[in-house]
Amino acid sequence: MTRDIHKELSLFSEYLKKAGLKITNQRLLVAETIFRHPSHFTVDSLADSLKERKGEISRATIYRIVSILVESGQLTEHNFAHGVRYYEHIPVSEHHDHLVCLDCGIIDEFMVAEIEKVQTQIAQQHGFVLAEHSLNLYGRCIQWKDKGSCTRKSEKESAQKNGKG
Amino acid sequence: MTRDIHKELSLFSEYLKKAGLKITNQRLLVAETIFRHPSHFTVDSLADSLKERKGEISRATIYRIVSILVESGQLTEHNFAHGVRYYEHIPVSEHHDHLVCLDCGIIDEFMVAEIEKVQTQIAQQHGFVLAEHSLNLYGRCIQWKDKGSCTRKSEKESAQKNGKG
DNA sequence: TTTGATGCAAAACGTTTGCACGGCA
DNA sequence: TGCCGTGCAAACGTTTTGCATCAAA
Repeated sequence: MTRDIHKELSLFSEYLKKAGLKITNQRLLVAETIFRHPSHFTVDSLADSLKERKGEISRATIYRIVSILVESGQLTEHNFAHGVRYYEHIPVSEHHDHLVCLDCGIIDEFMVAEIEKVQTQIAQQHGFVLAEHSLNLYGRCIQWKDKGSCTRKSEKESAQKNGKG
Repeated sequence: MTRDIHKELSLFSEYLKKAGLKITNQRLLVAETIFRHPSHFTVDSLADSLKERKGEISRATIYRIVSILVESGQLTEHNFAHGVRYYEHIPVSEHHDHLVCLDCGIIDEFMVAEIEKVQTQIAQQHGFVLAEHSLNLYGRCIQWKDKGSCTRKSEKESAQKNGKG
């Protein structure tokens, strides 16, 4: 696990070097935090994680570093909803799609080879060269199904209250 | 075609009545313009269409009316990218997915029953009650494939320049 | 008449950018 | 040392909102 993080970090360092960019503490700290981070995050939640750890890094810098990581291919951008951008660290560049709970916001993952194959065919039929895709399923998760509401929902709401002024 | 628009408009009027909302000129004009509008649009492009026609309606009001239409189920919201929200009028509530050209921005549509079926199964397997989904394929369209660039791209860019001040 | 809709302008939101300072190479 | 990266604060573009006015019921 820790070994993977080192691997990812050195991949990032290599990318920086090749691109003629400097290796700074901020870049390494942001990258490391992302590589340790449970998959889906926003710049906002990332900034919080960084605050809890050691150095506090300015939003502007975080935005800049995150976009480098997207360019380096180690981070994927998601548009689950309007307003906030979600990011996801994909270590082995292993593709998958998402299930989002409309009640508590939890994000689950899945992968179906069949769908992937059909997508390529469709693109071809429509004269498109497929670059990427996003498939998001929105619904209510098992907690909601079982209890009529999600315990995670209240966590989410109080987190939002604390997060914003 | 015109008959369909009337049908949609009376559906909207009925919704307004049932919801205890008033039937105003602005609401009817916005709805009518949307129902005539070629499927995918933004509030910005909608405002332009309204300017060209008769009454100019304030952005605030357009936003408010558009969100009523989303609630009434006659309009679908899309998150193709960050920044702007796209909307789409779906007359017969016939679902389809989207192909977006990364070069010129053209939006194409498709529907595959097979994928729809698999999605429901996946949601069930993950303990989700499926509410809706979005499947977007991003790539390069046939124009780009044939000529190395899209003629639509320059149209899009000049439209953006004219649109913004 | 009463209540809700509208338009304006200002605020809010996430994100980007200009500029002076500081740190990597 | 030179140049790029950082942090701050201000700008940005889309969307929302408070409030006074106006119009549907």
